[in-house]
This record gives sequence, C-alpha cells and structure tokens, in this order.
Amino acid sequence: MSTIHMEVLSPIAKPAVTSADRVLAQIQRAVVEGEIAAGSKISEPELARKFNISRAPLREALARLERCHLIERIPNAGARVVRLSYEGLLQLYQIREELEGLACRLAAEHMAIEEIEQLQELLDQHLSHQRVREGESYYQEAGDLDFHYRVILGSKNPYLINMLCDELYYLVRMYRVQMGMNGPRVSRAFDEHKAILTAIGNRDGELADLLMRRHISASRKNIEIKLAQQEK
Amino acid sequence: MSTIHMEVLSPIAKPAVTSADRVLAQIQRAVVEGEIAAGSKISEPELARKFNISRAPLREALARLERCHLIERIPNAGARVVRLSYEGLLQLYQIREELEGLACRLAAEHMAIEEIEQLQELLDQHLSHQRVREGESYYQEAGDLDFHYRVILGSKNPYLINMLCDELYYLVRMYRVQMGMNGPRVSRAFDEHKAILTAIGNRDGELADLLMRRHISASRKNIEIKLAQQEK
DNA sequence: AGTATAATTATTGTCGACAATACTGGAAAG
DNA sequence: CTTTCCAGTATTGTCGACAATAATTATACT
Repeated sequence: MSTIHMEVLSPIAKPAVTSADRVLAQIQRAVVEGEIAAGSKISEPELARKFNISRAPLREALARLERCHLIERIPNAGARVVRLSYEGLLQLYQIREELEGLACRLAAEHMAIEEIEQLQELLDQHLSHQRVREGESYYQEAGDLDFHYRVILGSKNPYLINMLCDELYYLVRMYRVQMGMNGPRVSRAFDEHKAILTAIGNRDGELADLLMRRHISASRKNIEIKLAQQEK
Repeated sequence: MSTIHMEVLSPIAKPAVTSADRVLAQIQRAVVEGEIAAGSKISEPELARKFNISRAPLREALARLERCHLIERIPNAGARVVRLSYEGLLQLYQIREELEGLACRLAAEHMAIEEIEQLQELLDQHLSHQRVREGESYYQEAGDLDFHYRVILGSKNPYLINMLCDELYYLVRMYRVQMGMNGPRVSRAFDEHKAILTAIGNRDGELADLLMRRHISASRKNIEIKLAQQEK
C-alpha cells in the first residue's frame, strides 16, 4: 500500500544524503502536485527561508529541477515553474513512445526470470486492488507508473533509465496530476500491461516493443483529441 | 570553414553570459577532446584555480557536465570523468536510433521549406569539401554532426532537441574523438544523408524515419562487431 | 497625459570561509 | 607480516556577505 506509494515516487532509491537532495525531493513533490503553481516564479530567498537552508544547496536542487523539465531558468532573471499545455504533453508522449518501446524490447532480452515473476505478482496484486477499490484512481495511477518503471529498469540501459525515470517521468506525473490524465483508459491498461508482460516472458522483444508503443500511442491519441477540441 | 566548426560545437547558440557558462564550455571541450583523461578524478579546487573562478560557478558547470553524461558525481566523494566502453557506446546508439528516427519523421512534417533548402546547400557544400580534401576526417565528422543537428532542430520538439543536442551528443562526440569512430562509413554517410533529406523534402516522414534509423543502425552494427572482437 | 529616462530596489551570480564527510598514512594488535 | 583502528589531511557541502544584473518605481521632458 504505502510501499507502492513510495516506490513510485522515487523508482531508484537515492538515500538523500545531502540537504540539497532532501529539499529537491520536497520541491519536486510540491511542483508535481501543483502546490507550487505551474507558471509561477520561483524566488530563491523565499524558498531558502521556507526550507531553512542556504541558497547554495537550493540552487543545486533547482539545477536538478531544470534537468527534469519541471522549471525553466533564464540567466540573471530567475526560474519559473513550467507551464502545461496539450502540445507539450503530446511532444512528451511522442518521445515516451519511442523510448519505452525500446525499453520494452531490451527488457524482453535482459530481464531476469525473477524480475519477470515479481512483475507478474505485482500485476496480480494490482488487479485485486483494482477490483476491491473500484474507481479509486490513485492505485491505478500508481500501479501504471510502477509497471512502466519496472520495465524501464529491466532494459538495463543506464542512459535510457536515466532519461525516462529521472528526466521525463516527473513531468509525466505532473501532467497526470494537474490535467487529470486518468481517463477511461485505466481499466484497459491492466490488460495491455498483462499482454506486454507475456511478450517479455516469451522473450519476444519485437512484440513487446509493438505492444508498448501501442499502449502509449493510445494515450497519446487521447491527448491529440483534446488538443483538437481546444483549438477549434 | 571555421563557421562549420563553431556551429557544430554548439548547435544552439547560448550567449554564455555567466562565468559558469564560459567555464562549462571550456571543460566540456577539454573532456570531449580527452585533454582531461577519461576516468580521471576531478578536483574542484584545482579546476577553480585553473580557470580563475570560485567553486560556486564551477560546481554549477559540473552539474551540467553530469547532465550530459560527461562526468559522474558521487555525494561527498567527488566527480570523475566517465569511462568509455563499447558497451556504453552501444547503449547510446540504441537510443539515438529511436530518437533520431523520431526527429527525422517530425522534421519531415515540421521543417520549413527554407530550412530544407539550406540543408540541401549545406550537403552540396560538404560534398565539394569532401572531394577537395579527401581523407581529412574533420570536415566529414563536422559535416555529419551538422546534418544531424539540423534535422533534430527541424523536429521542433523542444524535449527531443534538448535530449539529443544537450544531453547525448557531447558524449557521442567524445566517443568519436577518443575511440576514433570515423571508420570506413564516412564516404557512404553523404549518400545516406542525401536520401534522408530527399525523403524530408517529399514530406515522407515514414521513409525519412526508416532511412535515419538504418543510417544510425549501420554505425551501431560496426560497434557491435568491435564489441564482439573485444570479448573473444 | 504619455513616454522616456534615471534612481532605487530586489534578485541572481560569485566569492571566501567554515563544517561535515571521505580519503590517507601510520601505529598498534593479532 | 597482515589487518584493524585511529589520527591527520584533503575534499566536498554549506553558509553568509558582496557584486553584478534585472525589475520597479519615480522623475523629468515633450
């Protein structure tokens, strides 16, 4: 339950040894959840006071926030939380489609049998959760992320893992939380996840790749519809 | 001549307004060219003295070097220049294949006619250079990068542009320079570039995508061969 | 009154010093 | 002689203050 929660919020366990790490995690959460509004300016002195640290570790944290596209910095002018748009979300999903397709193919090649079995257990577990708590979107959301994270980690490609988990997924979560991107697809997602996992289990990288692309593509097309609605 | 040089070293013009920017560019070059050896430790006080700046902007620069995978930092322990390996290069090219394929498809959709014409001129120009200075690998190298950069920029997807140009390509260049990845393919590359550009000009995104993937895949297979040779 | 310019204020970028942590060498114990 | 522990050294993380740049307000001029 809360294990799922924590795991999803930080897929790769980083012990947060430095104070910049701690503050980073807090600001990251605040930005993703919309506590610090999208598009709002970030004041270094203000945040430094708020978290009881100096500006040095804060700036370190801001640098990493920029890295995962949560804020934008302009030299000598300051940092702003990114603005969300259907266009931006679409551009994000275009990349996800390619990279997660690749990740899935590599996962089919490189995942250990134990990892696959654990992922299978996780899906069963999520399914029961979903049955019991029908309509509660948080578990579905967390479950979806958890599945994707594990597949990505299964690729064993460190660049790919870094790009997806550390650079893109915080923004994906920000979009989901703030634009309510948990549409009618959630029920279908489980079946698609199962199919993908089966392909991985069969070591059929090509099929796993295709299914993952289709899985993400379906979400992307939802976004395109909303974008079209907005433009007219 | 030197215009090509500069353009390739920094595809997106960033005016380097702050001292961290200047130092970043210098260290980036030094690492890519191997002036600071791969795998060597980075001493903050030493580099700070060397460039006549304080440690604050230096650390800012180091953070960005980590972002483009040129150095690795361990909390409380320090930073090291990355080590190069055929395995790492392969993982890099797996990602390039997907992302640049996508970029190429998007470029076919979004590039302005003027941009396509300019790119055509660039290819012609490079071809004549190649004929005159046969065997001089620098122009070929620069020309190749220049082509890829322009296609990526043509995608008009800011996340994609950032990931490829700012996060991956410095490392790609580092591999090319230090492992001499300018094999017998250089002569073929021009023809492949021309074919890709033709597809873009015809607004045939699907074909452009395929050709770009094949273009990069060919390089990747060269690496796989070297990796296999090394392992036996 | 509106606009352009100048002074003021606030914010960011940079610096030097201190605290906390990790590395190094040597002494003591097995 | 090897291993473990400890002290000393060096490096990284953090802090508060200063300098440089940008934003804001006030002022003067058309």
